[in-house]
Amino acid sequence: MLINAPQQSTLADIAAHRLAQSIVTGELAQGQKLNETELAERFGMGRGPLREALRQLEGMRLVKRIPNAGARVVVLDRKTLSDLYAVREALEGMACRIAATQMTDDEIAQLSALLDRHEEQIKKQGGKVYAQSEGDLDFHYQIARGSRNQMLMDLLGSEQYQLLRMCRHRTSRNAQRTGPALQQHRQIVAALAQRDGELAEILMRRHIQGAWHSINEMIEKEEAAA
Amino acid sequence: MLINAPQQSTLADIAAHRLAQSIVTGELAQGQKLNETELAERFGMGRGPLREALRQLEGMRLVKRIPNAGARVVVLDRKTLSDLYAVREALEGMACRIAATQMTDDEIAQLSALLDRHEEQIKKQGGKVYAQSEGDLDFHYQIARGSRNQMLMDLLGSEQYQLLRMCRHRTSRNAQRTGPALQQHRQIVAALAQRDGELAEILMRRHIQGAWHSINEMIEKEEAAA
DNA sequence: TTATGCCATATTGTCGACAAAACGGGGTTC
DNA sequence: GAACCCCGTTTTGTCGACAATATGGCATAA
Repeated sequence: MLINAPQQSTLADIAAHRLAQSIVTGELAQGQKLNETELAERFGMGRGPLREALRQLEGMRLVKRIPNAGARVVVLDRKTLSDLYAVREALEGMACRIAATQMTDDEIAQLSALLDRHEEQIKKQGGKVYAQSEGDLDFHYQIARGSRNQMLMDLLGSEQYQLLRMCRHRTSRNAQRTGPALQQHRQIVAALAQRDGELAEILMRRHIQGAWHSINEMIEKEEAAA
Repeated sequence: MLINAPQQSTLADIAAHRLAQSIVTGELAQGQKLNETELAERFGMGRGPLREALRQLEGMRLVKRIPNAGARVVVLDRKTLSDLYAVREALEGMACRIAATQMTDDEIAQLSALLDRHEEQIKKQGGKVYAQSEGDLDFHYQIARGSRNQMLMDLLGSEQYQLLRMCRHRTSRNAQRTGPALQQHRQIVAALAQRDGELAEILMRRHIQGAWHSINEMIEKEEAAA
């Protein structure tokens, strides 16, 4: 289950992918009970593969399972998100520092080109924040790849990535942080191009901290409204 | 699947626990094929629960599954371990820094007491490195708990912890690093007691780097011998 | 001798049915 | 009126059997 897992092999893998998609897009609400029989029927498969898929999603931290009581979609409360962003700051900062010495010139150039396309997209359709989010995640994932650390790529790519997408989807309606984010991305790429790992790490950590502050304010507003 | 999961609920959970135990102790060799039918029979259960257990272990990175071709115990080669220790350095360093501000005086005192017991154990039975390993892991886990970051605790406690135990078990025969390790642990606790997060982080990172160097040398010897 | 295709076997993937446990409603008792 | 218990229903946990796929050996041909 990397960025996209379109190729189909076993029913359990297909179910896991479809469920993950439904969860991150909010089609399945946070905390919602996941009925095995119903889901199996909806996906046109038996309960066996579906149960395996649930075990898989549990490992991805997208669902929480309680023995003899079923599985529920995870709920991203403020504390959970705070923890997530703190861990991301450490991991992505590390990825950035290493990537500065490990990425090839070509890869850095591609990263820069990605930001160009990204900027283009923002100009064309100002409001489409969602596209920005996906592009942003691509950006972060490419840097993780640049670290050449498989474990880091797995952690950031599969588990945290999904939770992050989930969080993004929830907050994408109101967020308008594309401008400063792009600017920060450009700074990071510049630091990478200069092979300045220390600076790249600092910039990435700031970038993530900024994102967290933005999210946190939004949550506060939500809570105040409710 | 935290430090210990003795309580039994579903057969799948029991199987996952027993399999994890067998894998980290080396009873199941690295890279070994895991036959569903055979394991199910050995555990006295059907293949359904066992397959769920395998999915769970896959999420824990203890086994690698290939569709239609079965599951194998993960192999910890030098690159994988290098990646693991690099990630641990970042995560545990972070845990240490936060724990310095979050742990209560009482918790720090308990940590110190743990080291006392640990020292006692070393004096009594010098050769017993294994006990040290488990105690050492307890030490690291307690600090992770001190960070009050659930995600960090999960990452360090469930996944990385198992891989680490596995690595320890493999290298425990020759390693004799208990002395310096205990000394470093004491320094870390001292930094925590002084509420000096920066120092605590630096010490923890050094401690883990030292452990990695030790492991790496051992692997080199192994490779040279083979 | 080496490579290749085929077939028997073993192993994984999937389904349906049964057992066990949790859930919910209605009635009873204090 | 609230707490408790009992029982029918729903949902999860488990098993056995069947289908699909991979594995390994053997014969055949270059």
